[in-house]
Amino acid sequence: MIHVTLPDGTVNEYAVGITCAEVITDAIGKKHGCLAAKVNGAQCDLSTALDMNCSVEGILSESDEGIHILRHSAAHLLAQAVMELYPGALPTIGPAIDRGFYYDFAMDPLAEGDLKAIEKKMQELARRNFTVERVELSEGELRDHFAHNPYKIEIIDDKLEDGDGSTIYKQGEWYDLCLGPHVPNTSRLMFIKLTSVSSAYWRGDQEREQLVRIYGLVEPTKDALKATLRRMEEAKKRDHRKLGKDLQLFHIDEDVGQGLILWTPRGAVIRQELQDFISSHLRRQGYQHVFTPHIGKLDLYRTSGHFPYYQESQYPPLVERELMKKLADEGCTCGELSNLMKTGEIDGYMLKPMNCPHHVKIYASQPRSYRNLPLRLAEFGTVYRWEQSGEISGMTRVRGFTQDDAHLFVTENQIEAEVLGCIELVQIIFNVLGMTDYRVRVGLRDPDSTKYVGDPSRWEQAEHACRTAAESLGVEWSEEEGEAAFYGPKIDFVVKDVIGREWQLGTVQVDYNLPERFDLTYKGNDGELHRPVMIHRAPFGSMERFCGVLIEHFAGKFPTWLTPTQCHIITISEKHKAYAARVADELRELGVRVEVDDGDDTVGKKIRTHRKLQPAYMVILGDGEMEHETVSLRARNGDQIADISLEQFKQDLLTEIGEKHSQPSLVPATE
RNA sequence: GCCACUGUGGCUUAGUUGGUAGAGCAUCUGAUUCGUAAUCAGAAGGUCGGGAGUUCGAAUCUCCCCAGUGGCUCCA
Repeated sequence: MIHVTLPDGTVNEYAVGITCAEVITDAIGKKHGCLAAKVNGAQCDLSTALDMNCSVEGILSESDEGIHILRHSAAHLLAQAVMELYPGALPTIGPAIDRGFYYDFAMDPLAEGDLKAIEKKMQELARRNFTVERVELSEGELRDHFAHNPYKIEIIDDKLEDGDGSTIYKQGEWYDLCLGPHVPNTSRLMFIKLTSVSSAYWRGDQEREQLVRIYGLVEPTKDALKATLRRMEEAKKRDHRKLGKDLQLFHIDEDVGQGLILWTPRGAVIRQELQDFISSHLRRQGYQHVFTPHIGKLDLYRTSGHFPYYQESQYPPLVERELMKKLADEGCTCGELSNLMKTGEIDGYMLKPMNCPHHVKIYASQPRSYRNLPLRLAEFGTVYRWEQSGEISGMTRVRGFTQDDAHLFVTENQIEAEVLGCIELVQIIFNVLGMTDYRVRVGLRDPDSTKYVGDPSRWEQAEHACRTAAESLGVEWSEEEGEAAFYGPKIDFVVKDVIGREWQLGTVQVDYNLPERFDLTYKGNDGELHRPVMIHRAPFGSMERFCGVLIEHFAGKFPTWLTPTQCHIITISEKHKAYAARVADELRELGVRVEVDDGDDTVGKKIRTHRKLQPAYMVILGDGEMEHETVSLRARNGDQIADISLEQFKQDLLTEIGEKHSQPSLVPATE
């Protein structure tokens, strides 16, 4: 007999060999709804037999672990369905992911339209209610089972120690190499939806085979699936690419170029407000603004190491006119030109991929003493990178972008305080914008690798500084070994867009490399020359990406201080034109962004029109308002307040803008 | 860059088996002067993403580009 401890603490006695399913049924009844179980905290199938004293706990489909198992099992079902419909396909891997599951197949490309048939087949297989069975096999047996599938064999080669066996999961005729656990039978997988088909490289390696990847969703109930699909529809509506167009925030023109953002007047307001806001905090923190040009000599980037090592991600260099002409006359080919540049035989200019070399040169432009440090140079610097065409997307992945960049030149023992300062800035701004849903990655070195510059004890110190800083934020953060840049550890801020894709925004990076490459020095209090350390930091990454994320964060409903037009004045009839002009003037005098509609549409029509641009307030002016020098306000949600005095409104509005309230709040909510 | 899909006036879109484009909104012109999500009437606006080809004839079929969408790799 064995003793089994249940989650509520009770201990039951059972015969050896009893399964998890039986234990759970015994404890809470037949309709327990569990998908799998945990024995001593480790996940396993419901069919797992128990042979010693242990604790047992059921995993419900509603839990994070449960939904993960459901997704993983749905991936198997997908593979089973694809194999029935396309017998020549080879299944490779099919994991659960954050938002569902996918499975990669080596097969002829599928079209989106093929998904319906596969989905139908999956539902049919689910209904047939196959038992999902775990089978342990020896290495030899595994190799026999998957002899026809080189991908599975590769996994066996990589993941298994010589001589070790592993498990497969069978449902009907179909089986897959897998550790599990899985749902007990396929009837749990009725509520699925295949969402897209795309391609992926085997093991994410561009050099290797291209596979067909099918993405899908699964939920435990029909309602949950419906709700998820509805949520996805809702999310689409706040996509910054759609809102950017509706709200006239930015424009991308194919005649200008892929991934090049044109900030239209309304979007430019948002960017300018953000930059002003950031700048005010930079001044407070002792930063100094600088301006540097968009290009620099190739040699500069040879010294910094950007050229030719990152050549793939840069625009090709610009060559001086005379030189270009001479080379062309000599019959020089593009390939030869490129080689001459690489070897340094000829010079040219590069569109800057980063701001640091220019800032380094400002540092080096005069002798520095320890008394000058930390030197903090800030610039909203526009940089250009050659992103792969398939990667470019809206404002979040572009080829020209403006970083809220700064470089701090510090002494060794100033690192920690300065990194903390950078973090503080991020925190302030995220708080004001109400962005709480971000995570922090601390990239540390891989102690076994030799690719890093700088000596280990200094790394130790810098990594400690990064950890301390991340800790101080009070949000989710993770240490990621091997994710440091070769030149120093870093802290990255990551947010999700409405589709659930993660984007890196800000970054703080400690750098021992550039000061070395540019031979930067400062004179210490010992009279000797010392090497400063650099900190690169762009708390928001780029204005483009940050605004893109922000549009989605606010769903286009920006707080009053940020929204492109704060008040839209709407007249009831022609009689009120003059009063409208006066109100508009008085507000503009205070720096408020105002738009006036005194046209001859009906009031309803005007409201409908202006609603689309999401001003903080619509100011309605008619007889009553004109007579009493008041205004009536309409909020975005349709709530209204009538006849508040113009003076009062001006005052309240200025307070709301000045204090950067999170949302317009001058119209009290009517239930 | 690779795979799949998409591309019709500023926006949203109709266009059946190939017979040289329809609509709504926006715009402009009149009329209307109106109290909180579309007042009425009229006009103008498209080489159907670009180029080449098949055909008597192409928005519709073929090929090549360009751009967008969803992914793969990297990154702000």
